[in-house]
Amino acid sequence: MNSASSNLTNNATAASGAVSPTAGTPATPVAAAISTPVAVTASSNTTAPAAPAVTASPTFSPLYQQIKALITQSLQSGEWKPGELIPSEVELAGRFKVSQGTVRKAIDELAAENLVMRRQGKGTFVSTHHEARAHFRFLRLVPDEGVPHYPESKFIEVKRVRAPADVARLMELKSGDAVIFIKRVQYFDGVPTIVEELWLPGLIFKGLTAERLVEYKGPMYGLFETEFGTRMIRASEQIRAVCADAGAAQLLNIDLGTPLLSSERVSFTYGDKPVELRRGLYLTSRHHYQNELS
Amino acid sequence: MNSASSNLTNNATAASGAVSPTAGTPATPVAAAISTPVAVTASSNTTAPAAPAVTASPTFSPLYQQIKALITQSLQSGEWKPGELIPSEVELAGRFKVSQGTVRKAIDELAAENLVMRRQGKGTFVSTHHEARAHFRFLRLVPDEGVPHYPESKFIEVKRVRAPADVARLMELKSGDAVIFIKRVQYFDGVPTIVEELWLPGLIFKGLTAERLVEYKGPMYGLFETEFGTRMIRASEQIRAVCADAGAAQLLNIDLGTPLLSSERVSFTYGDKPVELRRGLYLTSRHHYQNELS
DNA sequence: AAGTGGTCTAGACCACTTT
DNA sequence: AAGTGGTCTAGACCACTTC
Repeated sequence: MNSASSNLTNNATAASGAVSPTAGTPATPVAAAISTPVAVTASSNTTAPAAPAVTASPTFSPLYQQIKALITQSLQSGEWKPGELIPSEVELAGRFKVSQGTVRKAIDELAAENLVMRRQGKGTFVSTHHEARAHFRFLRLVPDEGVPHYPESKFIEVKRVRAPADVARLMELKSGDAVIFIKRVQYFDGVPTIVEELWLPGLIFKGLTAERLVEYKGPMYGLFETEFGTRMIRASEQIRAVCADAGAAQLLNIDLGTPLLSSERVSFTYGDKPVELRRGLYLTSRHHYQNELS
Repeated sequence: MNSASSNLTNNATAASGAVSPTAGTPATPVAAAISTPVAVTASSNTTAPAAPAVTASPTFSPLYQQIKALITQSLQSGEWKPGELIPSEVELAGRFKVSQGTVRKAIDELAAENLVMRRQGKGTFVSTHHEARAHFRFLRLVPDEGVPHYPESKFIEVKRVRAPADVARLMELKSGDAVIFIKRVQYFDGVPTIVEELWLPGLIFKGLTAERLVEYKGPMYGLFETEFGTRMIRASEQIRAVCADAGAAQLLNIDLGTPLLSSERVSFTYGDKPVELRRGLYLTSRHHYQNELS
């Protein structure tokens, strides 16, 4: 072993002889001065080379991926909170005993995944849902005319229930686990446009009441982030066309049978852990779902 | 001026003194040995700093962006065709008189935009729609159960018409310009699921006939790419829920009024030039539109 | 063994923001 | 002036593919 707790695996002694001009001592990188010395798992490298690899390195993981994982852990643990400045590249490089370029590559990927935001001259900030920019990240419904703006919410129902089988399966809970159920209608310019049902794990969102939801101004994900320490970082959505049933028709003030977009969305936090199931019905007579393909 | 035609603007003589260990002569980079000496416009940098910039550099564009633009031009001009290998990073670096790292960063962005594909040990290839991987890039409709596979096509109508006003506007043509109109139905496992109308600029797709469409096996974008030299690289889609009208109901063998997903998609080729308008109706009783949000 | 892309380093300078 | 991220370079070695 190296000095103290060497958590970073410098695969096959890579880049040890890379120091050419200066005669510095290329000490093997160590994960020093970090509070949580969690082992680098080297997982999720590409897809699934689970079988005993053919060549030398069975579980190769580039240094910058290990750094990325360490930074992600600090984000997850709340060492750096949403909206806050994280240490500079130079400081992180020193802390992890790697070059600034390696830290940069790690942060580049985190920025591409919207976990952090870089601002030249200022630093790198932890992303937050308390920003105009973030408000429409998961809501792709935009008005046919005019500029997008955030809808008003009216809560219909908030209660603790036991997870039905289908909900439990999608949220990776056990059937019957405690979940919080929320039903609301959202209005654009006073026009009811979205009716939405949410399920949240009861364990994480203990203490979430109708009152707190009504009090809170701004996007729900902001409340989740600030009050419950749970940040949604990714979502998977399935969309269908359906007809309005009696309930939706009444809430949206439309005729029975009006075509609606049906969205079933599972949101994930760090570690690909599902923490929200959201089923929405969108009225698309004056709005549309916007998607950019590339 | 420098040697011959110096097209690359090395802003503010950047990185001239960056050569530290070796005493090489840091000749200002030039776009040498490239067949089409098109001027680097430094456009599309970010959004639109059209106003006379406040600070020193009015139209700052990093070197790697200029390299990226040059490579894109070679892709657009057909110097390197879809599926082909492009020159290695080392060779491009020599050709453009920049370091390999700069070329790498340019290609990294092109790979992120799916214009090229990198394969370690082999090289960098021009992307093509003739690949299983590319077939579902613009078609997000996947079966509720089972693995995705490409649908069969049945063409209903193919004709040359004059562009209606709305079509012309979306395709940036003049109203009345010649366009090719295509109507088809697509079947998954024999079940009619998509009815789709396409408009293509008549000028580009001259000679596209029903016969060639029927003959051609594989995705239409493959045909466009190979036979008409037009590659779709990006698309913008608007989705709504609608009810099946008589025409759609008959073609999809469903009841009148069945809810359908309506998709209006504009596809773009190099230079953000719109080259296709596609209006589709998707039956979502056994399929759904899948979207990953981040 | 040679060639390709992928990783890593060290150092320089630029653009931007704040002090 | 100092600090941050952004660009650029040069060189080394690794992983992968092909010869």
